[in-house]
Amino acid sequence: MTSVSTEPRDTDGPSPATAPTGGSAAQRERRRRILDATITLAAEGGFDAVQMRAVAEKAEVALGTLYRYFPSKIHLLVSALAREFTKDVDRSAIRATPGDTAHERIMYVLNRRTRALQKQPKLTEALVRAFMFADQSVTGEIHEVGTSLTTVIARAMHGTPDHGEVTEEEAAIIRIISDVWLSALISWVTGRMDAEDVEKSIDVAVRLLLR
Amino acid sequence: MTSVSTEPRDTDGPSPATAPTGGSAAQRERRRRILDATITLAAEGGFDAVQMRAVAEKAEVALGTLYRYFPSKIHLLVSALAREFTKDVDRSAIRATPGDTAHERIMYVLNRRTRALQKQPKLTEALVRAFMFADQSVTGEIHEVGTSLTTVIARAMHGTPDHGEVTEEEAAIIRIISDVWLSALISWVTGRMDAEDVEKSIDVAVRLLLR
DNA sequence: CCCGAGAGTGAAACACGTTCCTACGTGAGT
DNA sequence: ACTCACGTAGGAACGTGTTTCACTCTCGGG
Repeated sequence: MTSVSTEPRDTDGPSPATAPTGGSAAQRERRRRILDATITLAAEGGFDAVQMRAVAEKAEVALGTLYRYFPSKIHLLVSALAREFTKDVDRSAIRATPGDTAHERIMYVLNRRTRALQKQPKLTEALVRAFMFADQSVTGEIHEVGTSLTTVIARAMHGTPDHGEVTEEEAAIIRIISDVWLSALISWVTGRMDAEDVEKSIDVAVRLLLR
Repeated sequence: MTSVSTEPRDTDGPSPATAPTGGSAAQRERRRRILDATITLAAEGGFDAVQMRAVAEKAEVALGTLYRYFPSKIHLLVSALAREFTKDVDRSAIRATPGDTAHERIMYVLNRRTRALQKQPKLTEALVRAFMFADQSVTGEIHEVGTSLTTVIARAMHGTPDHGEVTEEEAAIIRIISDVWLSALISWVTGRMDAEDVEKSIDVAVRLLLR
């Protein structure tokens, strides 16, 4: 794979991919079909199975069109990840997180999410790989994912759906927890940790950080 | 890029790559030339510049030979990373780490290493990318890198070149620090953090963990 | 000295991400 | 209804990681 070019193509206007909500109805529909196809293929066969020709075919768009919407495979996968992740966050906003302490609540949300990911190992492998391989040109999508995760953890920390102010220190703690979670996920995806290890390593991190 | 096959090829015996020290003198020499070429190309042009044909040519071996030594580009780069990393660890064993507190000593070694990496951004990009993209078949090389890093941090924590026993909790803390460092490096490599952010985020993590 | 096996060579072929080009269709403005 | 711009279809072509294959070289045992 070659790295994604750092600058966007300037041969035409902003690509539809940069604005998930813009464009005509037909364009939003195409975008949805493409992301659906991506998720399906990734869930079946992981990163390698998400082949651009296969995605295009399954989504019933031309290869050129796929590239107009998403400038690279990495963009495509990270966008898919962002969409799924954001969905989850929206769902989690509905009700307060169970648990009596910040520790319990954080573990609850992270474990729930971890288990959801582990139920679809191939999909997770594809998404984590893409996330890891992303370069500067994917900053936007990555930031979206990061923000989602931060929001979820902040909510869990405070135990309320609408997290108010987050202190400097809390933000730092959340970042570290995110880092540990990501590292653990990588280790799991690459077969260097099992599911139990992932939960345990996050538990230890949260315990050490929240004391 | 396609993922590395999960199982090793069983058409012949163990490849020379698995045993950096084994083989004939000529084989060790070839291996060295290959890794040198890899480092040179990576330092000049990053991940994309490490092209298997180019490595083979610069190392003066045939492409098939290169693949006999390293079954994929990822193995090649991670092996190169492991070699460089191990070198550093050996150097750091020579003398005690300066600093009055564990915090200071840990920051000293990590910052020193961080700055060394930042002096060769292309090389670091190539190595970190490979590390992130590695799958199960590279477990051995990755473990080598992880062990090196753990050793260095453990030494710094205790302030002595020969770190004695490491408690359960210390090991957990070291793992978390490694995770944060890796995350920060990824963010730096992908342009989402600058050099200062990297040091700061590690500093915060060490402070929160060692209190 | 000769042999056979394993290692190395060199080149072709294949797979998949990415780019590019040409023709087609469709919808907004006239 | 006409037309022009633009997005899309369809597919060829290119680059690079990876595989394969037929050949050659080297070297240790007879």
